[in-house]
Amino acid sequence: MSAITPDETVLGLLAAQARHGYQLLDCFQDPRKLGRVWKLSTSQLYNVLKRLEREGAIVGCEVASESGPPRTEYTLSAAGQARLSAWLNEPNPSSSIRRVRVEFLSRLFIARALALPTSAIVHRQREACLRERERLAAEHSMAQSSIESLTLAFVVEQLDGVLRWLSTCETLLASN
Amino acid sequence: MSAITPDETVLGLLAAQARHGYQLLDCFQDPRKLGRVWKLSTSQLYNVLKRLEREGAIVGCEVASESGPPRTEYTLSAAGQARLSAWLNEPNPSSSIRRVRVEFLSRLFIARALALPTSAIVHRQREACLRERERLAAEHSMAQSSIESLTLAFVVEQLDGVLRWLSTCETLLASN
DNA sequence: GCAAACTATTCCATGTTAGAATACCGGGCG
DNA sequence: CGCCCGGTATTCTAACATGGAATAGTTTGC
Repeated sequence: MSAITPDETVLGLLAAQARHGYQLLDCFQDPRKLGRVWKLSTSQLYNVLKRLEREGAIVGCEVASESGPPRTEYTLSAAGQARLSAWLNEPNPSSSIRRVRVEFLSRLFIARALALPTSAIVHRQREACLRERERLAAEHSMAQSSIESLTLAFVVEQLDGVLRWLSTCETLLASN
Repeated sequence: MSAITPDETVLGLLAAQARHGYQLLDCFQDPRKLGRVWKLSTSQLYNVLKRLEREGAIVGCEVASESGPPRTEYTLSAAGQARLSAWLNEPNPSSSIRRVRVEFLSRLFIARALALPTSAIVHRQREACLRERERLAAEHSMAQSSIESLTLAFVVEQLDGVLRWLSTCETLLASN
């Protein structure tokens, strides 16, 4: 699991409610939902569904619709449930800037959609970012060229921003 | 030119000095050079060279080596020169976080390698980031859901970090 | 009853990617 | 002298991602 894919996020959406591709696509395009977080094309989303089904995390079932063409409605399997909760409880989330922006926000969104507590998720993310910040600050102090130094300073600065932002997350989620 | 590729950076390296693929690869892997900025595999780099040659920006010339297999040494064409300087003087550089981290740092590295002034480059990047920050802050104030609001707050926070970091860039480059 | 718009999914050509495979050379070693 | 090894330099391959067009069914407006 190296690349950054919406797979687990799809599992989360399906855990909240069985859906078909087109509905999921809407979640990923509506800016009030995940549209600001992910930017998925049609084929990408249907690719994810195909992959998840192949891996046995979800089960598709062709259903006739009263209004429109037939659709394939997907449901979580037990394996999918397990994978989803492993993802939500990830002890050491990635602290790459992009991943925080995408994965962490997705986790938060899914946890809230499932009415699960979010404080542990935020806390683990904060810890991971703090560790990474320290690691990079140490590397920064040993940089051997100005470009290396500037690059590391950039990432440290970004992580400081993330940490500050995580604080506002905590505040907002506490006052809910 | 939508995706984020090292094409222009390669042009810059070749402008400083004619090189073959393996040497370029070294620049992109040595952490004291561009190794912290880009993470390129062999085939990626050779793909870039093939593309640039197909587009007429560079010219390859097979050379026998005294120590090792023959190599293809690349030189900038006039078109390549033009493209490079358009890239260096880009009036409205992207302010996506990832692009700043990668493209802007590459511009800086190349400008310094070519002994060109850097202050205009930094200034244009700062202006672009400021504009984008204001645009996103305005969108943030109109967010219609908590996830949308958090996402926009994240990016605004990151851009604030970028702006602070650009200041330290200016200081460091001035004291040179 | 026909066109247009919406719902839903698949297909296709192109490009990207990691990593294996190839190939060439000089030097050390038995 | 023959051979293998490690560094140099590039190409190949198979798998996967991507955007956008194509398909196809259904309702709605006129």
